Amino acid sequence: MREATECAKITYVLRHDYPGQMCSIASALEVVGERWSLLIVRDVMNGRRRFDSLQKGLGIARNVLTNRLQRLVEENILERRAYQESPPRYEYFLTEKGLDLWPALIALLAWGDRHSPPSPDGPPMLIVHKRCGGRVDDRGICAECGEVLHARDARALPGPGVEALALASPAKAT
Amino acid sequence: MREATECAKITYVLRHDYPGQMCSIASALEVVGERWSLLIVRDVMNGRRRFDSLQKGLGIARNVLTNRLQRLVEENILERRAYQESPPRYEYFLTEKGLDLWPALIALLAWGDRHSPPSPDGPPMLIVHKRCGGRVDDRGICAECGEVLHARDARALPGPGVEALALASPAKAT
DNA sequence: CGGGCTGGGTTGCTTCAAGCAACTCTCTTG
DNA sequence: CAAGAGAGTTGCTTGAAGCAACCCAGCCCG
Repeated sequence: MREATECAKITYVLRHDYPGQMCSIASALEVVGERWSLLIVRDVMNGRRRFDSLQKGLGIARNVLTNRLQRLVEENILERRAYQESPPRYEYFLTEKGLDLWPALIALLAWGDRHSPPSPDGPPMLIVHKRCGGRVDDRGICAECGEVLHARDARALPGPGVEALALASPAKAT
Repeated sequence: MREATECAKITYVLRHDYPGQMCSIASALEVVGERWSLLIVRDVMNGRRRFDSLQKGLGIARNVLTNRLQRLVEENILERRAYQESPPRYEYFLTEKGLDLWPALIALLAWGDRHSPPSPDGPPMLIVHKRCGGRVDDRGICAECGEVLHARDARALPGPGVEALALASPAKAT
């Protein structure tokens, strides 16, 4: 599927997306631009690996989640591994391709923080450099040490926004 | 709309999106995660400012384009300006908020280039630093001079991939 | 040893969004 | 005076998402 020589005809091979676009943004969105896909990737990046946990965390419909996970696995963004047999149970892990989405997620996160913050008390999620604890900016660069980071170098922490909300509605403790 | 104090209830104010997510990635995707939105922003960034031009360039349905443009204007990502009256004709420009999406677009572009290139001959679109002509990497940093760039510092050029395709199907000259 | 829980789905139905084609309205141009 | 550009609008059809219910295998608990 998706052979190099077929690239002029690729548009109708793709399922339901941006036909005729000769741009890698469009190609990227064909794969991860579907509703929920990037949020699933984000959650898996933050350590949610199992179907139920993803479903509950996202509030996504189960059939849609099934769908997205399959697609992300097909696209080699996630990998599905059994962590036990009988009954078979699975976890989803990010591949390198999936981890490479990190800069895009960080950029979106930073944009959301700046322009449509879900909480007025500050960002609900902080990304910090594991090694030095510095905050990560919109380019995925550590504000402390200046290093250009990758997915594995950083970690997400709950930020001030989320604490304020937890106080406002303490019912929803995880 | 979207008052600070209402933020715990914001989820059902939003039209059709990711309920209950306390994360700015979700907030960002509520606004620009809809089908076509980011591609419209990209096209406007590249100088396509008019309805027809966007419609033809993207191959999007006209009613959907109307819809998206309205939403993007409401969200203060685009600005609609008349460039003549009688008959009234409009152009769409990016606001600062819209321009700030640049790093996210660049990250997606780089990801697409690396992992699902629409052309085997190289990237179909090159982003270069206006001032020094250097290529821009996945973080929006100039590979030549090392500067951290913003939307206005860079320009898109057709890359090697697009030339190869133009040769393959020369019918579609713009 | 029966009942409920956990985990990972599938099925069926309904609603909402996207795609498509045709139409409108006002100039402008040939 | 007909055709075309520009910016949409309308109506109909398909396709995706949401929701609730169901399934099945093991395990856990009284």
